[in-house]
Amino acid sequence: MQEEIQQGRIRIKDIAEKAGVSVGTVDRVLHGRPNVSEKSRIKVEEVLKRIDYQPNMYASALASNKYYKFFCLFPQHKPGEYWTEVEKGVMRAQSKFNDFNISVEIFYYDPFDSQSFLKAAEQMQQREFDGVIINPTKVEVTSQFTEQLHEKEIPFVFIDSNIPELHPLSFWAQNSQKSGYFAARMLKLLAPNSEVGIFRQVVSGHVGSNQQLEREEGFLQYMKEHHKDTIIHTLELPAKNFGRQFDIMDKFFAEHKNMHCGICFNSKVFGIGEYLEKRHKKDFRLMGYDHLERNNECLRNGFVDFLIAQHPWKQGYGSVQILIDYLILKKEVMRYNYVPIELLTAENIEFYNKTN
Amino acid sequence: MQEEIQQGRIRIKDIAEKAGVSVGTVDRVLHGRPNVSEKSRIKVEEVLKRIDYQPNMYASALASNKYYKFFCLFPQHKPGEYWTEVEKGVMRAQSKFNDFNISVEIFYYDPFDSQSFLKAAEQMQQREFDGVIINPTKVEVTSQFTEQLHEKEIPFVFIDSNIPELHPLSFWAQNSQKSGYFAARMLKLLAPNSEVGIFRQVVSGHVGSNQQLEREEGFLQYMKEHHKDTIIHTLELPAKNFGRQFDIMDKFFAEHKNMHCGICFNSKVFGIGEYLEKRHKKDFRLMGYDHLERNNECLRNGFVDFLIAQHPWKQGYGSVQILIDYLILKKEVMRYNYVPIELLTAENIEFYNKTN
DNA sequence: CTGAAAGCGCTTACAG
DNA sequence: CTGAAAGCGCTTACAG
Repeated sequence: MQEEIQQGRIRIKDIAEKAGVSVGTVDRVLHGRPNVSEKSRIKVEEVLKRIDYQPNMYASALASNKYYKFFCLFPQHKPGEYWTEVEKGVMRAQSKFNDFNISVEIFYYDPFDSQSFLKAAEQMQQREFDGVIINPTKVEVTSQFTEQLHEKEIPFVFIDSNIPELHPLSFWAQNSQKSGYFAARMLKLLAPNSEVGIFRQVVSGHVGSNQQLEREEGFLQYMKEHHKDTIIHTLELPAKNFGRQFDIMDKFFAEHKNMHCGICFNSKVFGIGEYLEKRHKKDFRLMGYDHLERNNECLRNGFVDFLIAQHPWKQGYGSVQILIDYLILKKEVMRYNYVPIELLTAENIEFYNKTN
Repeated sequence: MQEEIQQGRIRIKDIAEKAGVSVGTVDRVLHGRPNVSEKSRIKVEEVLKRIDYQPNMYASALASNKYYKFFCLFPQHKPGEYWTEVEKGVMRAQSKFNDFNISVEIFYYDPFDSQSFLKAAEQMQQREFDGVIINPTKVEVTSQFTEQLHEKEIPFVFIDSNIPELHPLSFWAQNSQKSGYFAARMLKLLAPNSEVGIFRQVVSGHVGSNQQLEREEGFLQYMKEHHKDTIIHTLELPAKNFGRQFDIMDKFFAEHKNMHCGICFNSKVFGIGEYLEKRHKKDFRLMGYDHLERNNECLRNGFVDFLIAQHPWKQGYGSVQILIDYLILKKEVMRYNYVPIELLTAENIEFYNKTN
């Protein structure tokens, strides 16, 4: 087909004709720009009321000929780790929306050094930018940056976790508490009568991330509600060499002979899985988080039973999209964006859509 | 920021200058149109080799001023049933890509009357269209339509299930066999030592859809591989009044006292769940398919334990996107698009993303 | 306050 | 075979 018909689509020109004004005036009314007489405004608004005008956003972007710069502030990480996928999502969005003349630049901070976050924020502020995607660190630290952003009226999106009281434009994350709750249900199915081990990743003595804490909280709540009598043991493992201290783990397992299942509330579960494999320990049901190559390998080998995915790619892509919708397309944006709590097993993992 | 900088973006005009020809000639080379001298072609190609030209597809769509019509051929259904979500995805894509001047129109066939499929196909062929999204019925029937499409070189996408030998441009579906396999693993977790009931939906004596058959096949394969001794009972229930024949079900349950779990390989599991609720039968673990309001209700009440989702919205949206990518954006399209095999439980269902 | 004109990057008749 | 010109729907100086 592909005819030259305008298929009933309404253009600014049509509105202008109906209202008896020029396209310039219609444009001014449409965008609330100044210099329109009351009379003209009313004429145009009358027409707009009668018709369903859908602006052609691409024509608009083309004509306005603007250039948008987005910054990201993410934790430092090694290739192949969780944040790699977030970045892939961000970069995909950049190229997908390339025709809107956007570009994205990523800054990093050291998650174990709060000064580092502010230093990176400082650097960003030397430059001009139109929006930011932030993985928040502690509230007190994060707020110092976000307050400045609010002052400058630069929108920001939180990613991976949320701090509602800092009023981001929006956020993309998983509900950690509910995720832990769900995890508990699943672990109970795997090993209904067993004592439970929790493998914590700690940095200088305490759990580093809010996510880990909240997931554990949800997990314990499920146990309290449904399995009060389940005995739970906790092992704290330092972040460095996580899962490599076989002696500590040997001791932990030796001390708890009735513990046949466990969970690790972060993406490093492969550390435990690989330990189990080395020890040929097949009588232990293990759960963890995130679709990472080393985790998937454990899943396929049967040394991890379930993983919970949290769609990092989608979080990255979605965050860029939020900024575009808000700044360029002037659309309402969703303030809360939760990714699904998705169970991955050896049987379904091949169909997990990383990129959606 | 929003400067007027052209941020290094290469335009046709730039290529034309570098090659010493006009933009018209560059356009001809870029699209393999006729009327370019060997000499000009080479000059342009030289330039193209050196640079990474990314055409602005929106400018292109705007200028070409074409109109595309897509048809869908879906089974008839009632509001709120599975296909409603597919349609929502399709309609969302239509409005999202409105600026490309596309429109979508849905035709229906009666899935229990194969003549009906061809009649609808006939109707479509009276009109002009640029692409089709088809939910295939039996091969012999579907092929009659798709052969004509191949002749006319009109691309078509299969949705919900695939028939590879008819060579669709692409398809969107869940892998039914693997999905059944996964379901078996999950059902075994719910009730490790129980006999199993399969609730089939039959139309005049046999299972209507390929999907049901393939899921059951995958399910049985898992049982064969991992739980040879599990006893399986099958109950055939007519499609009309599915799950309403309480007497038949009473008899089935009475006959199999050791059957404490079961599965229904289609979206009508609420029929069984609601029966269990009426009978206050809490000692039966039930699984089924699809995120439908009545199924979700059963899940929340505990009369269905697990649902498997198959992202109908995404299938609909994705199918339209495939046609756009192929016809308008001239991109490579994925030939195989499997949706994830996603487990829904009372604990995670609120985060299931219908629209992604 | 208003409209005509130029331009965004691309495509498409059209004249030569 | 080639280039200049007009146009897609919109925005933005600019002249009045």
